[in-house]
Amino acid sequence: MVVHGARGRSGRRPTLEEVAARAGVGRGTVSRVINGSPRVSDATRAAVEAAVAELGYVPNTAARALAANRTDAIALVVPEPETRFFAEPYFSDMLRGVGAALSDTEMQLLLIFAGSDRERRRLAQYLAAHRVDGVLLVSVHADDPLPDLLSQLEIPAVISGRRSAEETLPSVDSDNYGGGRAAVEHLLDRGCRTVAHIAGRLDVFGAQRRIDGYRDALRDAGREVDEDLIITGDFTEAGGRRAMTELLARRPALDAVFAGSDVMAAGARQVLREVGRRTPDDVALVGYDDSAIARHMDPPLTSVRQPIEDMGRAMLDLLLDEIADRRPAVSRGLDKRQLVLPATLVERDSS
Amino acid sequence: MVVHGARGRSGRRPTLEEVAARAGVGRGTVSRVINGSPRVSDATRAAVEAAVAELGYVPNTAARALAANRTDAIALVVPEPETRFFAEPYFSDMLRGVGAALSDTEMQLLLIFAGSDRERRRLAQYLAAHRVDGVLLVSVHADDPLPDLLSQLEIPAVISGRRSAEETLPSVDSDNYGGGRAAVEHLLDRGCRTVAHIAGRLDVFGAQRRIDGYRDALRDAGREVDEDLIITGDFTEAGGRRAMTELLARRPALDAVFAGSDVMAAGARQVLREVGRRTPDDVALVGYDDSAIARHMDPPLTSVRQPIEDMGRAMLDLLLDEIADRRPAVSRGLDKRQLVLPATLVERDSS
DNA sequence: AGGTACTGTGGGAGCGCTCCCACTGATGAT
DNA sequence: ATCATCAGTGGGAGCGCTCCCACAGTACCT
Repeated sequence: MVVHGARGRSGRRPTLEEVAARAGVGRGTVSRVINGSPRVSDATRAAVEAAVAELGYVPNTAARALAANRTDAIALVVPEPETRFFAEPYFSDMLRGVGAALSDTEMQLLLIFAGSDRERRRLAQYLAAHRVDGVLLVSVHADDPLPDLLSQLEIPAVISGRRSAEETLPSVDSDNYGGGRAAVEHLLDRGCRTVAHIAGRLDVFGAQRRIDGYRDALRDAGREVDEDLIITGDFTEAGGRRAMTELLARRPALDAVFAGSDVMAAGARQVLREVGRRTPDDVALVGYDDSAIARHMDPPLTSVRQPIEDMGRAMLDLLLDEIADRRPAVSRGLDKRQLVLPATLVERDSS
Repeated sequence: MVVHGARGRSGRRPTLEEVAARAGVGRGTVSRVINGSPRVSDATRAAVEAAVAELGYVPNTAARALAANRTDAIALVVPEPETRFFAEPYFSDMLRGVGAALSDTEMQLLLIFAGSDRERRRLAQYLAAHRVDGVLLVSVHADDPLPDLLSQLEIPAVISGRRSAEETLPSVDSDNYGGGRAAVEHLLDRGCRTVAHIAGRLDVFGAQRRIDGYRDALRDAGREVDEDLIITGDFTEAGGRRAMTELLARRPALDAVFAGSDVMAAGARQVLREVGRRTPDDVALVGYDDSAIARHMDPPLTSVRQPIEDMGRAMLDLLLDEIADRRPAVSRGLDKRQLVLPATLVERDSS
């Protein structure tokens, strides 16, 4: 049983009206001060602020949300099971970036997992209730229905990565093309002659762009691209092993491998060791993600670093913009809504 | 074709009033149906439910929160920097338990970090605004001001662990006494003669209880407790190393060590290896927490497991109770508000 | 002098819901 | 027959805020 008004005994929280009375001004004026409107004289502002301090006034968020039709909250939606969230540094870096950018605002961040079907239904319900002003969507797969649901509900959203070159939603991506290119150029600089590539899943746009970078780096160096040197893995260690084995069978003389993820590089490294090829002397190796694995491999793995934390920060900024000038999405140009941040090579001993 | 949610391009969401009109009933009746009140006839209920479905009605949470003076949200407060949150499996297990219990309810969970002073101030502000109906407080230190702030604001709260034997707040703890006891009994069963204990920080109540368990297990087995065999570490690896070194100096003949955490056990193991003592043949070792470290040590570490996930679930249940019968806290007995869950020994090869 | 443009301010009119009281008509007790 | 009782219902009165219109006052033009 909920006892309505049981708050009678202890100090009831002061309302706007009471602050107004105390400061000898109108309700509207107090509201203006609270919300930082410039249209208030300094004297009045000071009086109101004094009253707020004396009464210990704290705005009632529910009332504000109802009247202003906003919630001052955004959601970070992780369409993965919690396990992956804790396992991969990607998410904690992202969260740190978003959190940092958020601390300058009054916004509240909600973390929502939507790994299972059940959780996804709950999320849909949640979004339909418009309980957040905007959504940050990380780790979206090409065929995820979530982005469409969001545009249908007209909820501002920003995604990390792009689903394709024609991404319609505001997004923040890292320069996968440039990253792939840098990795290969580095290997060529080191004097490698035959550079193979273990690519990630092709339904991930970033993986495709890394392949493009690989191809162009070779071409621009005057090499021909040997398609047999490109094998698709699936971002797993086992996939990396399989790919490496196959590569060695196809081109035994290869002397460098650029893997589309550190985890796949780790798999490849195992196979190389097993067949007695040294790293980097016989086969140089470069990974992608600059994850903890890279630092702990033997030898430490050269890898391409994405500025995840900066990406998180950028995503939040984009989202806040999006929320601020909320208007028919079609009326806006796409120019500044797609951000691409640079990826950088971190050189270690594997190359 | 059923148009789910007949709201057009306008995007306006249907209100209670509109549902009432559609169903040909009053506002109050719809509210009763939505909130599952039993005082509605079956026929009326069906009519309302049909109208809700046709219009795609979703309650406006802000309006509800304002009128009912509740938020339907609770916070999981982590008084630690985010880094620790991601590093320690404790938190992810806890989160999983809470999340599981939560999915049966309409409640929303907020994850709040309060590691830095700045974040703590923000949190205080947040709590003062009563933006949550209750708080789950994990990893509280003995001198943390947060619990007091919560009772002052009359916000229902449950903490994990207890600050002392006289804990006043509702809490869920694991049986640290029993866990410590089980560890030592196990070592004695294995035939160990001289069992040492590396204790955790003494301002953590659970660490004290583990010492009590250690003492009683020895006494009950007819052994005398040698106080020189108890050394306080600080839950860190370095602390474990220091403690082990000191123990070997004091009692070179010891043949078993019960460490108050896996991390300290890892430190102890390093020292033992360095001085050429084998595990478990020369010195048997038991840790606490059953963390990932335990499984990955060489040899795998016997450790005491706390049912963290269950504890999370229990904490949520307690909190929901607390919120439900919100009334002067003094009027309630403490009987069922302090829960202690069993800890179990997981035997591996280190003992 | 009148006109125009601002700045600063007060307060009415909601936002969409829950709570609660008043009311109806049926049922049972006397 | 009369009076309680009670399940079922409708709708008024807010909850505490924001939005916006109205308006006083001041300043600066003609």
